[in-house]
Amino acid sequence: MKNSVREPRQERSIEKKNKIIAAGYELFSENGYYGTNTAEIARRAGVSTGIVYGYFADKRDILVCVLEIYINKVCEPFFRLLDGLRSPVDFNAVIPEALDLIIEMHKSNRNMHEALHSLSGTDEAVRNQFIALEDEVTVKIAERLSNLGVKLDNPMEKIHFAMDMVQSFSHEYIYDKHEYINYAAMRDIVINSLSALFVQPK
Amino acid sequence: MKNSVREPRQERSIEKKNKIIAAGYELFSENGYYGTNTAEIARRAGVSTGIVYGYFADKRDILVCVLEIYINKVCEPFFRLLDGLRSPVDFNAVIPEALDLIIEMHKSNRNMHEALHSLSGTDEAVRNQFIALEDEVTVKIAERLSNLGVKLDNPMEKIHFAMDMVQSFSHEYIYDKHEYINYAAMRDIVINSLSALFVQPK
Amino acid sequence: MKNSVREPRQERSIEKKNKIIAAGYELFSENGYYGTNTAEIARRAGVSTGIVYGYFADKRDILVCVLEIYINKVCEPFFRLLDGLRSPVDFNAVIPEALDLIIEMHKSNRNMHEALHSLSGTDEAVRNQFIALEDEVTVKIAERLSNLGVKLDNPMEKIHFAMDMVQSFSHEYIYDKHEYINYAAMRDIVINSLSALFVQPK
Amino acid sequence: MKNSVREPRQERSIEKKNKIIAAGYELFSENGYYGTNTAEIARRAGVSTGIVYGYFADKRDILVCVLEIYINKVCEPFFRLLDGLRSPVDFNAVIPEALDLIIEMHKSNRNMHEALHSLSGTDEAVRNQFIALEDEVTVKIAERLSNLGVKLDNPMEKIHFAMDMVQSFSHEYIYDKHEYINYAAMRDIVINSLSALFVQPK
DNA sequence: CATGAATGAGGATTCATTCAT
DNA sequence: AATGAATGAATCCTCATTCAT
Repeated sequence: MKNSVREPRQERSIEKKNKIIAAGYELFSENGYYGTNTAEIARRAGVSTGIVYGYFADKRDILVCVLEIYINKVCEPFFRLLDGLRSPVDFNAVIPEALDLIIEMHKSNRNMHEALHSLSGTDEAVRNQFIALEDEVTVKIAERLSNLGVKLDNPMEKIHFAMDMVQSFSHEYIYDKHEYINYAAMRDIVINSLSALFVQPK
Repeated sequence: MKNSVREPRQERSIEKKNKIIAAGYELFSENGYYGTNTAEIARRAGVSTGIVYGYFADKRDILVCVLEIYINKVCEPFFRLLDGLRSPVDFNAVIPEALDLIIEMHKSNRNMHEALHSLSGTDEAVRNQFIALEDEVTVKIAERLSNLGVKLDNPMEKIHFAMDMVQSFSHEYIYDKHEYINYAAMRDIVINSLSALFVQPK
Repeated sequence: MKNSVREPRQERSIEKKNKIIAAGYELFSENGYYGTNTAEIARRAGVSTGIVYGYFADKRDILVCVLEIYINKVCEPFFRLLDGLRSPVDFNAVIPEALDLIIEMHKSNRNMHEALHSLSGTDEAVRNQFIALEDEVTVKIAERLSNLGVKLDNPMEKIHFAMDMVQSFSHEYIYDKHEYINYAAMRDIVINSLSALFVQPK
Repeated sequence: MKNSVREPRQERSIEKKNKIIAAGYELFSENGYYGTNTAEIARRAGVSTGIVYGYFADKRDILVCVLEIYINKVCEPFFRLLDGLRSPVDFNAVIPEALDLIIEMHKSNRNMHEALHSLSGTDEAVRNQFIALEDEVTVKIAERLSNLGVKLDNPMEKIHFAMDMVQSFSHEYIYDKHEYINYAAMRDIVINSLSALFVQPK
């Protein structure tokens, strides 16, 4: 049996592990997974190459940890919004608010989101982490709405697809790739589509 | 001075180049860009490693060509559908048809789509190609609808966002990652959302 | 200035040093010298990696100490047998007894013997230790036989070669590598050869 | 499937493979397996590090090939001696001849023999190769003697043990480790022991 | 004395690219 | 135009050893 990865208990160690994660985050974001080497991560973190393998099993493990940390960080504001909802839910107010929140989240973690997506194509573990995140968010929203008395046909499907819409639009909005697109107008269209999913016509 | 990449004129050369592209397509799809090496591509194409560099500047160039070819191949059925539309457009019939068509397209090129997406995160050229494709499709749809007498507010935005929806759903449908999702029900939801974008309420 | 290796005087220290030697013995036996790392030795010994260098100059030094201890341990039964001999020596009884004893010794230290042999090829110090051991045993046997009144031509040469025979056979017997060999029959052959060396024909 | 190891057909390639094997032989002999690195082997062979992996699967594979080549080379003179035997076999002449031959063989491949022995302790493949060699030699001798009309009880056991004796003595003789040993006298003792195995007393 | 985190040189292996034939 | 052998820089990871606490 080989050395297992150190699970740091002491303050200084945790700090060091976090430094490596932060360095990994930055570099994976800047140059992608394959464009980053472990020596670079170590240097940026201000540690030796060896100690990186004291905290992480291998390079991929750094990525997985980076993702875990940043996914949580990124989702937290949205979960707080969910928790703040009171019955009856005013979708016309909440939807734009949620949309803007998520755009903001993506904006501030733009590159990481890319790296994540990029890796989930080839790495089983990363993909599973990504799927687990989606599941968690979907279930959380469904429960919350249910608790708030919102009755929907096919709630899981609607929520999931709504998330897809939001993701897509965030992406479009952030990268702002197409000059012929009026993103403000697009935002209204998205909000309408989302509303149509959740707001029952009288 | 560096030879520029050979632009093959002769039959045999073109055929060889196509073989390399086909091999590249297969292998990038199966193992991703970084999981594929040029020797493997050459072997699968039945050519020598050296000659690969007679047709392509470098490994990335193979990818770019692979994408070009396959993107066109993948879009062709959809463009044919567009061309077949006659006025007045029956969106209630066309939207499901188009949706299924695109799902089919993605399904049969599932891995390539992944590879493309994966690379577009880190590779400028790939990303630009991807954007150009989106532009082309968007413009084509907009022109076609306009010619068919369909009047829309913010057509570019709606079309673009519709494409996002379709992409998202195709993705969901093909990867079938979440067991709690009823994809048939989701499909109906998507069709409704799409219809709402294009069909004017009376 | 470099601290020389600590020569532990206190009980606890000696105990700790022995634990390290014991761990080293086990691990070198199981995985060989190059398949064992110092961290593993320390862990198995229940001490910190650092303190290993308080007791030993380096990894090789652990091996040397391991060998010293275990060589003595391994030879002790044979030396007792020697001490128990009484004049006149009944070689026909003693030779099989000694042979079986040595086989048993090798059997219970099989892997260590391998490690030792393995290292003696590349490590000067280990080789010298090995040679010194052979010398010691040879001389001891020669003296003992002389004291018991056994007169031999070329005693050193005979004793040494007898030891080689015994070693070879032990090796064969323990590893039991060749299915076509009847080791019981071989044992008789060995005993005959040994007897011929020491028993004078009338 | 990854590139398999190149099996060179062309003159130049075979020559290069042999150069690597020769370099490996030298370096493994000089510094042992773990004291030799692949870059060094490549340098001594006058090739690049990369091409080493074109001819060999990994470092261990170099060793295995080195052993194969040198074992054959080393055994060839002895096999020729065997082939030259004519009935009736004059063991009193043949045994010293064979002994001296084998000593010579070991002498000229002294270090390699060490490396081989050293590795056979920890490496399964090397050990198996070693065992296979012993089997081959034993069987060859047994067949030859049988064909020459030599009848022996337990021939396999005697032959095998005789080989052990010869090996042991060669070892002793070559390394000449013990100053108190008269190796000429020892040689006579060995020859006597061997004769006793094969020559039937009248 | 003791700890175990930290160091960083070293080493096996890969692979995009070149080049002699 | 074509081959495929050859290159060698680059990379991940290990581990003997040191050192701050």
